[in-house]
Formats: sequence, C-alpha cells, structure tokens
Amino acid sequence: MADLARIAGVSVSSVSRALAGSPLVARERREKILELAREHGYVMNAQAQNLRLRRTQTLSVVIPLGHESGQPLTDPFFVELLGHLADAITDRGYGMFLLKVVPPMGDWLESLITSNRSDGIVVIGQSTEHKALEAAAQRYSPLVVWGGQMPRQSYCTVGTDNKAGARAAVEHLIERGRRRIVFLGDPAVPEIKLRYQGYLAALENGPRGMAPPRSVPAHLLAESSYADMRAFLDEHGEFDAVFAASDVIAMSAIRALAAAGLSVPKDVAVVGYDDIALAAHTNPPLTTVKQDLRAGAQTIIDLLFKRMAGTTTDSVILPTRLIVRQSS
Amino acid sequence: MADLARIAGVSVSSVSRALAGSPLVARERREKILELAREHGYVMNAQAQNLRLRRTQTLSVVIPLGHESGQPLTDPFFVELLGHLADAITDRGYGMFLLKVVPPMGDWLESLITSNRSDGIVVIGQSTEHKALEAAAQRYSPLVVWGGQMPRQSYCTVGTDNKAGARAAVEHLIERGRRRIVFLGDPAVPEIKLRYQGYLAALENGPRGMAPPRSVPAHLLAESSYADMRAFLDEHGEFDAVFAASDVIAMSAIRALAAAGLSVPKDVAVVGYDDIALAAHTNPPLTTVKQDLRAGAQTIIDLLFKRMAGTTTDSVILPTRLIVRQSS
DNA sequence: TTGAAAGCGCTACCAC
DNA sequence: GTGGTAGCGCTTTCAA
Repeated sequence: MADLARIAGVSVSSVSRALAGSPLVARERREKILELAREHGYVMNAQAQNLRLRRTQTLSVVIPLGHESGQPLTDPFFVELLGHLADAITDRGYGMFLLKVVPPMGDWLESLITSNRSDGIVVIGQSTEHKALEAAAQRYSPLVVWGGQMPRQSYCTVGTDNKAGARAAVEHLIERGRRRIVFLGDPAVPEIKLRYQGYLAALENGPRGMAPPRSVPAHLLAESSYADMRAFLDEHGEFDAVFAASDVIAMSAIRALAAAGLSVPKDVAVVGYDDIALAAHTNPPLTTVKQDLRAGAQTIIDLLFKRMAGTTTDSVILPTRLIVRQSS
Repeated sequence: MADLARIAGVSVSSVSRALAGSPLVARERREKILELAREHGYVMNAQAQNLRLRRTQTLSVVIPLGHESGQPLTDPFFVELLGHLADAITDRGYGMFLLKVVPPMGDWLESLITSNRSDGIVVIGQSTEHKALEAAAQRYSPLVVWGGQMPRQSYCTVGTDNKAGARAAVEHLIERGRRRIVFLGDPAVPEIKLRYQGYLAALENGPRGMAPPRSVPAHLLAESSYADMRAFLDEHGEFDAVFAASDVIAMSAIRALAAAGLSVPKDVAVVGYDDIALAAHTNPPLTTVKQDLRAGAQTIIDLLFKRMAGTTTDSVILPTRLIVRQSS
C-alpha cells in the first residue's frame, strides 16, 4: 500500500480511503488509485486490516463429537449442513474456520473463545456438551448452536421441531397400520431425546392396541447402530415398524433387517430422520423427516450476525416435513 | 501484554520472550511471568503475532465443485477426507480455512493466493480445474491437490492409484464369472478418467468372451447418477456387472437395478470406489476399492509443510485395497 | 480534501 | 539478561 501511494504520488491515507470507497477523497483521485491498484494486482493484506479494525472477519464452526468414539465425521447430515454454512458464511464475506473436537473433551469452547481467532462461533450439534455451552454463553454472546432446544437453556439454538417431526413420522406409521413400533436412538443427545418424546406422544395418542414403547439406544454411527439393531433382533422379534433417530441409523436398520431375512417395508416399515441426500437413493428409498438445512444454515448465520452486533436473539425452531418413500 | 509487563514490573520485551520460552530471559523471571499470565487468564492475540511474524498459521482447504451443478457438498467421500484433514492440520497447530467454490468458476485460485489468508493451500479434487491449477502452480509453491496424477502436470498431487485400484476391482468381477461389465462415471474428471483406464486395461487382459467396454457418463451426484442408470437400463439390458467410479454412484446403481427388478448381486454384480463409511451398510453391503483417507490426509499435509519450507516435492500415489462384500 | 502521525498487539534488533 | 524502539500493513484521528 505504501508502494501504491508512492506510485500514485499521494499519501497512504488517501490510498486507504480510496480503497475503502470513502467519499472524503476526490472522485478523480480515487478512480486513479483504484485503477492503479488493479493494474498492479494489488490486494489488501486482510490480516493487517483486521488487526487494525480489531476483528477477524472469520467465523468458527465447531463440531463436537463427544457422542461418537470413532474419529471420522460420519454423518452426512452434518456434512450437508456444513456445506450450507460454508455458503452462508462466504456470502457475507467472512471466512470459515472449521474445528472438530473429539473426546477427551477439555475446555475446548473456552479456549476457542479466548483465542480470539473468530468474531463468532457456531456449534453444530450439542452432542454431550450441554453444560459447556451453558457455561460459555454466560459471558460470550456471539454463539449460536444447531441442536435441540432444552428447557431453560441460556444459549441460542436453531433447530427443527424435533418433537413434532418425530411425532408426525410415528403417526404416519400408525396410519399405515403399524402397531408395534420401536424407537432407535440414543436419548443422551438432546435432539434425539426430543425425537424420542415425539415418538412417545404419538404412541400415547394412538389407537387402542398399540404396543408399549420400546427403544434401542443406537448410536449415531452406522457401524454400531447396525450391531445394536442386530442384537435387538436376536432378542425381541416382535415389532412391525422402526422409527430411527437419523437416516444413517435407519439405513443400518434396513440392512440389519435384510440380514435377518425380514423385508422392508412388508415385514417391518422403517422411517428415518434428516432426509440426507442419500435417503432418496437407498434400497428401498427411505421415508424420512426432512430438515431444511439451507434455511437452517441461513438462520444460524443471521442470528449470529445479530448477536455479533450486540442484539440478543431468541432460539428458533424450524418446521419439518415428512417425506414418504417406499420404506414405509 | 503491556498490562502483563506492568503487573510483572518488567518490559514487554521480557514478557514476549518469556511467553515464547526464550532462554534469553532468566529462568526465575520467566516462570514468574508465566505464572502471572496464567493467573490473569492472558492469551496471546494470535492475529498480531501472525502479522508481525508475516504468517497466518492457517491452511486453506478448497473444494472446487465445477463438475457438480448441485450446490451442496454431496459426496461423503469428500467429507471424510475433510475430517482427516482437519485432524492433520489442527495437530500441527494450524487453523483450517474452508472454502467451497462452485460454478461459475472465476479466478478463485488466484484470488485465494493473493488474498494472503493462508500459508498454504490444499485443493480437494481437481474437478474441472486442471488448467487453473496448472497456472497457479507456476508461481505459487505451497499448493497440494488431492486427485489423479495427470501426464506432465506441474502441480503436486496426492491420490490413490486409481488405475490399479479400478483394474483390481474389474478383475475381481471377471474372476467371479462376469463378462459384460459396464463402467459408470464421467471421465471428464481426472481421477475418474484414470479409473476408466484401469477398467479398460482389465477388460483387455480378460479371458476370451469378454463383452466390449461400455460406459455411462454418470455424474458424481446421487440423483443424476440414478437417472443416468435408469436411462441406460431402459436402452441396453445386456450386462451382468457394473463398476461404478464412486460408492455414491454405486449405491444409486443398486437402487436403479432394484427398481428395474434386477437383483444384486445375482443378476448384476456391483463394485464401487472409495469405501465410504456407508458402503459397509448399504443393502447389500458394497464391494468397493478402499482409499485410506487418513493416510491420504497425512500425506497431503506433510507435503504441504515441506513445500511451505521451500522444498520441492513429487506427487505421491497411495495404494488401494479391494474390499469384497456381498454386492459382487 | 489531503497528509502526518499515532496506534492495533506483537517480535526482534539494538544498545546497555 | 534486559529494556528501549522500530516496525509488520493497515485505519483514523487531528491539523493544515
């Protein structure tokens, strides 16, 4: 920039102002400077600019994997959300700082906040970190988490209506004549817990003759949920439908059922949750509860920007939609 | 830091040195400063430090999506690689700056380089951007791309042996008695092109009675590859095996076959490529060519650091392994 | 309108 | 060993 000033024969102040589009610098001069900058391929050092402006122009996106012992980011659902977040963030001219945190979970949130690497933080999924989030939210405002809304939580969440979505899915199964419906998922994760509640609500309001609720605490990982399902099949054969807490779990269930010689949906109907891209392309195509991740990501980033500007925001619950395919 | 110096009653220079663990400052004094820093919850402003040190301590990871018209990051394969990259990068104390670039592709690489946001760049998949990479590599060294090795390319790639992997997969099909094998994939993408060559090589060296090569230019997207497959099925019924250029394509193929009343593997055997986490959990479980992404990510980052240090590095081709499951 | 100069928070050179 | 001081590349008073 000093070079540019020398070339243009003006002060650095003027160059800085011109580049910022300030009306303080004469039109003619500004255009000349802009022209020169382009010509010489000058691009601003964002780092220095940000230091001076006391900002980073970067948002952190953290994925806590406390509920999964496996290392890799396995759930396509998270990935899709990630992609949309990347879009929403870059659309605003910000950078995205991606961070994965796996057990043993230390004070990851605290250190991320104090490290000052970003102007705001979005956490994807509460995982097992409800307390950490609760603590951090007390003194750090620009934080939005994707997940289920917990009673009396003090941090801001965006998520779909897990309970209603789950309920609709189970009601659909009941409507199709299913009476012995099993829930697959681990309620230790807040979102899953809410889906379980929706499942219970649907059963309670179902017709007479409904079998009592039964659940298998399947993990979100494909491998383990398959094993969980197989074990369940061996022990209790009596059910005609499965509501899985995620599409990945549902897909594992379908496979476990097939391995046990059961046909989907004839013997057992299966419904998932998420509507990941692959859901339409499994065999058979999966009935599932769609979450609009594009809207979700947009909402997260909108709220985060509001919070960065000092506004306080309430949590948002987005609607879901049941997508009926051949698995039910 | 100035505050800390005042509190400790020393100069900022000493604080800086103490925090950096410099042996220039007396042991006792250093420990006192460290103690004070901890006590007061002081954390360094990485931004200022990096500005001074003329570095960013950040690596860019770019995913060009030129070959996919759809917006979201659909392929679980990329995501898994992403997760491993995030590990490898954070292990080195660097940050990961994630960038998705979609059509229309401008001079994304050029502007990323000149923007000075990172100390090095990794590009995931060549997509349709071979020329852009070629051009950038001329004058920007800390660049490593995951993908297929092209003849006479001047940029550094890391990838698996696509040709050998594909060949092994097709030879496996031949061994299983299949003679009319179709290739599914779009050779416009370098990696896929190499897999196609492996397919051809296997056919050429196959026993007499092999049907001539046939291919469907299926896209990497699940939706379109399903449509591509359906269209193909309608037109030419005569084949007994499919080698798909990716697991996602293979899964779509399985579904298309099922929809056409064909059984996998009885009527048609299917083999994929990648061994994504879901591959073991499809119905039926997918035979596929495994790429070790953990090793891949490690290698990418190793090479990138070497290049950042000024070393020139050759491209690396990693071995693959055929995983035989029930789909073949 | 313009330019000089004072920092943003840190490191490293210099002299003591 | 230690402490001044001059920047890293930019923005923004403040005076002219």
